Amino acid sequence: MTDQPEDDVPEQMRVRREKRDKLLAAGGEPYPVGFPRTTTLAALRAAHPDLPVDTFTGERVGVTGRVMFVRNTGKLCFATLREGDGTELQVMISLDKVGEESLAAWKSTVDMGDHIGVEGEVITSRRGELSVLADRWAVTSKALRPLPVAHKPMNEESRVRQRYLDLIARPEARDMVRTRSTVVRALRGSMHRRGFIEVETPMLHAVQGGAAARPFRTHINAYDLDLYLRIAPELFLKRAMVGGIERVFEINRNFRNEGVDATHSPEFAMLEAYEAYGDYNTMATLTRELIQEAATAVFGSTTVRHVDGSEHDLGGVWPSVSLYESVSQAVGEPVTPSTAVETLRALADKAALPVPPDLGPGKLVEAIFEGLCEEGLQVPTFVCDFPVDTSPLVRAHRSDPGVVEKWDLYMFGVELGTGYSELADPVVQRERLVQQAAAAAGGDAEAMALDEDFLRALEHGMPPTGGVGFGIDRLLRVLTGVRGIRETVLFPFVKPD
RNA sequence: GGGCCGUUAGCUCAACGGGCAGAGCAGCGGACUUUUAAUCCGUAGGUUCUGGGUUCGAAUCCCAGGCGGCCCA
Repeated sequence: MTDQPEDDVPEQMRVRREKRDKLLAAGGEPYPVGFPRTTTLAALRAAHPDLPVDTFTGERVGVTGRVMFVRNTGKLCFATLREGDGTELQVMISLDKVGEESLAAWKSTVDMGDHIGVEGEVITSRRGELSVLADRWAVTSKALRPLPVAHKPMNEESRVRQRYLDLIARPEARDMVRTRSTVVRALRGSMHRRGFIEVETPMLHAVQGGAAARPFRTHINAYDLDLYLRIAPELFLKRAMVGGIERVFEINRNFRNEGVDATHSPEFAMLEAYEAYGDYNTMATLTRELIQEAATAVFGSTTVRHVDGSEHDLGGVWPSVSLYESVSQAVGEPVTPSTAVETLRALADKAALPVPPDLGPGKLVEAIFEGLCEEGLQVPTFVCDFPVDTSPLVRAHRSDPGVVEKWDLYMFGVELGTGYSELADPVVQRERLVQQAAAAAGGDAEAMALDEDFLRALEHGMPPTGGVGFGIDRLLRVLTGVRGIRETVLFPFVKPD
């Protein structure tokens, strides 16, 4: 694609290369070091909101932008420039201002997609369009490839593979970049205001742990040792808790070597936080406030506006429901942590839920929940108190036997995050990880390994701790209502051609 | 992992049962000093995703593969 022979490129690229050559031959520069820009298109528009038709302001400016639209007539040419924030402004090149040679050069070298700079007077056209009437113009970056058609959406694959074109073509794509930045900035601000310290923990892990997921494998040459890309930062953040960083958080990438679809990305950004003397109730409040503050940063209030035009108020306190009660209601009979695995399997079969044959009771209950209850959770809802055997890092419930103090947050049918009262007892933690290691040895690729260094840290005493983690990409998805997770990621992983 | 659908000009898409591969935009040449998806006249542009096969003849039918989407697991 990059090294096609000169005579084998499509006509439009050949023509544009010839125009580049022409600029050079005429002593010009197709890629100059800069241009004397005196203002931005946005500032210019703001300064002249409603000039009357055919006004000559006398104000001289230098403006720059990408050519999005060209209308050349015999002696007067129009072009619409666009700068990075999407603001557009018209420039006009007229024979009596720039002369015959410059006008001819404009027509024969400037294409849609080029970056140009224009110096001239701020005027309005006879149609009332705010414009810069050029005394001088220059190409500031010659585009060697044509832009896609502005009025037809590119197909989804091209939009992801060539996001730079998507950003040029679709305002929604540009907005998403800014919305994401606003959300991440709001999350950081909210955490800092509450006294949390941001840290960065390792991406390269020698031991798999912190979540139930298949890892990516890699290798360090210096030690000739196989490593994993992290699936979660949890075990390192807890080490930080042991060390006395009592309010700690990290916003960073996790990598999970699993299916890729509209809701799952192999690398995804996550906020994870731990608070000493917090528990899963305080972390639920924190999570709700973080999301409400992020929504307010984007939309000005807790009312979020989706791309389909619908509005949803995320304000106020969010409901909590019990996992076992939700499942009991859905299947029409009581289900508890002591319900036999055979009964659970029968219930799953009755509901026509296809489940793998070797699931334990905890995973069965969660599978029934995901099959029957998950989609109904449109309003933000904390689903509380999970089975022990699927939550090896969570402490037992303070009063209900058989469950742990864990919630999953659901919103618009999406599982957004999870919060725990963290397991601090190193003896129980060792038992749980030994069970995990046994499951791993038995073929469970998602099971955690026994992390001796983590257990050693716990044995030095971690304070009572609440923890939370939620996906940034998914949060963007529920805030904006876009279809897939790839829409929220600037450059999502795509399979090479 | 399985099923279905898609893949054609720079972009978005046509091409009825196997018979010369087209349009719009973009491009090129020309006209036009007030255009806003400008208009008008003229014109060029193809490894029909790749590799096999069937056929006098394949974008089209068959087989294998690539990439993508949707559904299921």
